[in-house]
Amino acid sequence: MAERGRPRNFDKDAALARAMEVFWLKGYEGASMADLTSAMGIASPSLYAAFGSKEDLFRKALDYYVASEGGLIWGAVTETHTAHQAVETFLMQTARVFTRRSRPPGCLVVLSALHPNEHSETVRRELVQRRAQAVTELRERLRRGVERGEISPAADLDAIAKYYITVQQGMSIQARDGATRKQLEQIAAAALAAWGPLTAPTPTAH
Amino acid sequence: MAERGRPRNFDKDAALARAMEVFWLKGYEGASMADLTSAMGIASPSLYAAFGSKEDLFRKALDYYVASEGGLIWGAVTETHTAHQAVETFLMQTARVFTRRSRPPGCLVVLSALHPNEHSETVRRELVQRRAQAVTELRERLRRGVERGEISPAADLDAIAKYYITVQQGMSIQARDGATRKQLEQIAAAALAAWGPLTAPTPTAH
DNA sequence: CCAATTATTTAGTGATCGACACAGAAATGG
DNA sequence: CCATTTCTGTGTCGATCACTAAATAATTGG
Repeated sequence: MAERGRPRNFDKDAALARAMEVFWLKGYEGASMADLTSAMGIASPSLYAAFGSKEDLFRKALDYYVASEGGLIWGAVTETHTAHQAVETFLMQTARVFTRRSRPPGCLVVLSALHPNEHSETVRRELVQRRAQAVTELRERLRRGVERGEISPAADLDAIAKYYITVQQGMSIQARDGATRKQLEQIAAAALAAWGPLTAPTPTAH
Repeated sequence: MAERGRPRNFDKDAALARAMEVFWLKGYEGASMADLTSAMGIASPSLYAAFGSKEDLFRKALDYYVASEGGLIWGAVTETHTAHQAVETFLMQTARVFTRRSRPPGCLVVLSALHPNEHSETVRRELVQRRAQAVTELRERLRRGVERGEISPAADLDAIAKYYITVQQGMSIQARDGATRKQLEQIAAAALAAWGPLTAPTPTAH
């Protein structure tokens, strides 16, 4: 049973992947419909018929990004045994994923819409929420480290999670500025040097 | 001796300060001429006569920002005695300056132009350069810490400087997402927890 | 074959972008 | 007073923005 009517003559998933790359590179506002249709190889009426609107397309591209690119980082994190390994993997995978050739540097979730704007405010809020979700996921991973006796119960898990997410977000800027994978790994290693003091029974020495 | 011709009807410095706030909040591309003229209280021909073009205006606003807002951070840093105090002051002043009421959150230098774009490419490159300059300045401050015997000669000063600048850049994102001053200070404190391991004679334990 | 349905193509829509032409207003120099 | 200079207000330029109406093409159901 094929669909009724004229069949679409482009691959919807492939077009979405192209759109994701354009948003990733240029940001939500910075990606024009001309940029998108050109990269996707279709005319704008086809885009609107298939995806709804620019904002709808972005949200689908965002889901696609979180599933594919985000999965590369968080998938590896879930395979770790200790909380320390989880954070180390999180930052090292970040260094790798943020610096792949022929992929835009940095993170789409972090970079796509940082400024308040009438036309992109709902998109911006969605991204703020996704960034907060990353903190929650990392904090949950740390909590299991406390249960295993790996992290001091006195440790401020929310602060630690926010700290490492903040480092990752800074790495997006660094990647955009042309940092190499090795440089990002050095930054990650420096951030990991705080692990001992942060998770030890006596958390911070003033 | 007053100037020849009709005198300017507005305060140029005050208008520049308004323009800086608009660019700071909305970014370079996101700040429209309508936004700027409205905030500056002048019509566009007056803006072009006084400042040249949108890009010229941005560069003047950028200089103004670095001198005023940047001075709040780096001025305090230069008054410190130890390298550790310098980095601590750098991050704590950042937490304060990024979260002042009725000022846009985060840093203009970090947030204004992150995406490549035909119309803003020269501005973007200027900002990349300024961010690299921050690394250089911090690294230079660390170097004096080595001379004082405060930091191990084996420490990788460039990596340490890049690390703390990266944390500050991540704090710009966090500030944009609504982080409070206290939350940014907790992030700063967590980042400072790495200081001991990073600067001790045995820098990183693998 | 025909009707119904869906997609693509062509050619635009009004709105907004940064920038400016032009004329009038407000000052100085003589 | 007049000429010169500089700034301001009105209006608008061509380009680009996201988006779409209308006609045509390609498929299925009967």
